[in-house]
Amino acid sequence: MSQTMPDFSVLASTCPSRTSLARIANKWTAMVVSVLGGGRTRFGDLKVQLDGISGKVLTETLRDLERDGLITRHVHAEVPPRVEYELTALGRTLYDPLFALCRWAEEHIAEVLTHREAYDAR
Amino acid sequence: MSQTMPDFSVLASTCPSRTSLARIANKWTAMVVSVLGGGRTRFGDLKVQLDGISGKVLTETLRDLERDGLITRHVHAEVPPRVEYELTALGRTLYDPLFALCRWAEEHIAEVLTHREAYDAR
DNA sequence: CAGCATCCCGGGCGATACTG
DNA sequence: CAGTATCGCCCGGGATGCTG
Repeated sequence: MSQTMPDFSVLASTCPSRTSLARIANKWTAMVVSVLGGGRTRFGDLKVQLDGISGKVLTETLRDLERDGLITRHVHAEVPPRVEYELTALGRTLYDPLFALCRWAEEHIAEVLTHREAYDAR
Repeated sequence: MSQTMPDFSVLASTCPSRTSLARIANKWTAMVVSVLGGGRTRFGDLKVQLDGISGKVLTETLRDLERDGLITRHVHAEVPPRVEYELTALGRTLYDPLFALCRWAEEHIAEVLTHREAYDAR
């Protein structure tokens, strides 16, 4: 067993790390993690902040993140029910890279749109 | 930690930066950009390194990246044809965040798999 | 060798209705 | 309020074959 160096490569189709990259590279994960980076958040608030996501898809996304150990689920024994989600230590290691991605999208969208128009105009 | 936010927010469904995030968050973009970060690369080499990608999908991915101004396409007037792809200045700004993501996947896959097994065993 | 044309399938994703 | 349960569309993306 390798002790220090990770001999995984996402480029290898047989490498399980690809499943991990696939999780990250879906439509909502980056945004969900970015919001949760702001602290423990309840389901309804997530749904509002993630403008446009359906309840079902949000649930699925959260389940997958929970399964991978990236977030924890806190259920309060109340009526009406209250459920909060929070990044785990592992999840927090993903926050910076993913938030950086969201920032990139926000900061470079103007330039990207300009290129798109030029390309489509040919 | 800085609280300043850009005018755009990927969280707003009306914000075009979401299309930009969507481009990043697809199955192959992160890996393509990671490879191109190593320098100008030809189509065939990309296909080999991106183990498992089909020619069609690689072409589509590269077209989209070119359209957004992230890569340039260099066609050599030779027989057999040789086409090389290279990150633009804009594309290079995306390299670090995306490469970080690939590294994250490689470095944390073991922990993720452990959590998955525990979750599925319940 | 690069990449387009076709065909095709699975599932990601969404809308709606319902429940504890 | 926070989910489940259904249903169905759309399209990502894979396989194959052909061209310049």
